[in-house]
Amino acid sequence: MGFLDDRDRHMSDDKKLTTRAENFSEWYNELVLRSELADYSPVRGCMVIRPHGYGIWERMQRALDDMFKATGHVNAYFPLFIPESFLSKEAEHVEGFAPECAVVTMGGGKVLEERLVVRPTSETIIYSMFAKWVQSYRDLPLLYNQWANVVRWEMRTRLFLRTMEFLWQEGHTAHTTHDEAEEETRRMLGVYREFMEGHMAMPVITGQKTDSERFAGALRTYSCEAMMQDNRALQAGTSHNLGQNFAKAFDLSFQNEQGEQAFAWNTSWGVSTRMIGGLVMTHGDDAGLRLPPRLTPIQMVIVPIWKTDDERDATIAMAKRIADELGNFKRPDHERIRVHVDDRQGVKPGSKYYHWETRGIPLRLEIGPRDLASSSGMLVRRDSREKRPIAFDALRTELPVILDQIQDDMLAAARARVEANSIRERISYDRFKEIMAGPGAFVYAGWNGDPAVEARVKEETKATIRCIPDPEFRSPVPPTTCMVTGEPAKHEVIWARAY
RNA sequence: CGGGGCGUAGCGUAGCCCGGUAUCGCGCCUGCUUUGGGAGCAGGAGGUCGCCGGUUCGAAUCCGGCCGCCCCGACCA
Repeated sequence: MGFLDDRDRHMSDDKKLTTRAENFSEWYNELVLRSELADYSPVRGCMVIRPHGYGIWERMQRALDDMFKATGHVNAYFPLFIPESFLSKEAEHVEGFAPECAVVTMGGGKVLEERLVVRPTSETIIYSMFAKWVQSYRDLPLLYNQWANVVRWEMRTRLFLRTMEFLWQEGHTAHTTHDEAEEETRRMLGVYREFMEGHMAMPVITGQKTDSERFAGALRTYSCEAMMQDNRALQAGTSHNLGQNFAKAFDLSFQNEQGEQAFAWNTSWGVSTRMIGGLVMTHGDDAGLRLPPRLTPIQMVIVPIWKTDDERDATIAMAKRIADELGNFKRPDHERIRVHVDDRQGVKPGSKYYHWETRGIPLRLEIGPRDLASSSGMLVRRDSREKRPIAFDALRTELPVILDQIQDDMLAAARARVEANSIRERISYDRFKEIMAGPGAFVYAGWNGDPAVEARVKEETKATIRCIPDPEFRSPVPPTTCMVTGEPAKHEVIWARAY
């Protein structure tokens, strides 16, 4: 393998990351391990999320949970185990999920009378409970969310992107009408987009999935699709209008204003720790991770520099004073900044720089004896590498501005990359094949609506229709013909190879 | 599950073809000197060579079987 031959040069120098250009997938794996986001576990296909990675997840949870609450949702928790019979109650659902379910057959040393499925998703058990709690239209809507782990028996796994167990949130709602459920489905898709762009600085395209990519048991599935730096698509979040399929399967019905019995309309929507993989592949560079200020567990690291013992004591003391002041949660009069002081002794400053750059910390403040004398430090941005002096007095007011600027710049840079690797002009199917075999892209093209065409393209190029994009993402001049068959186009769609 | 690759110290590896009790780098520990971009010197700890069996006076090395992991496919948030 060429890439490995190339790596041989670095065999004794494990300080260098494999570059993205050399081998993107190797770069990703190394980066996740080296930046201490996660590690492989003793169980095949499962991962350990380490504190740095879990810290990002906690910040994701906090932001999303606030958004869910702000849109009227409440949290609850449903069991990990689901009676096997529940899965079978919705035909399409069981067909979609049964092959990837882990099933408990024994408990307390005895064979179970009814086997228990470890949830791959919780529609069945949640709607069975909703059915108990809903009698009247006055009981609706139910707007629930749960933070949980789920298990899917995957053939091939990758850290964060596809593991057998993963952490996620799943929203489950019940409504009186189709339109209200549809509105909820779209609203939550919008919440996801807002989170991904606003917090992750990861631009996404929203749109509807084709039937072949629709959630098993849903009427319609919508998704947020992000483009990674290898030009492949990552489905970062989904929102489903489930129609009445589960309501009928679990007898989730109510009496409406007219006194008639009616089935409820459900939605479900979820995002997972997979987003952390998306974060890595959106912003990481050959030096390591780059984390957006809103999600990074540490926003600024202070590296004290000294020669003598006196200087060591003085710079560390100053560093800690600054960290305390900026990070003090008892001071509501200013925005709290998450600061870490790297006062490790016996580790040289340069080594500390690499350490924190690998881990993606957005800002570094260097404080040495010269800086102490001038009451200022050197501030370095991880995203742009820009370096400039800053007065200690100015930190409190300037840092929030700089952090916001970094957040904005990261989104803008990612947007520019996505646009640069999107193809909106009409291309031939032959050209399309070349692109998918080569650099890859998001290709906007006409599609005749035939699933057979979709299957054929997947077979021939491994590319799939990521979505039928929402209006704001469509091309100014819509395609009129199908890229593959030349027949009249039914939709403009986005083709790409996906994770 | 199909194809490819790999299992030797915490990590990365040499040795294997051609059998004689394991090499080097990183990391770790101790001491001294160091600290504005990955520190230096000295000393030290750490090994069922993936597992089981076979051949042999002797196996990391040869033979058979098994297990695990990674990569590429099929499947998928």
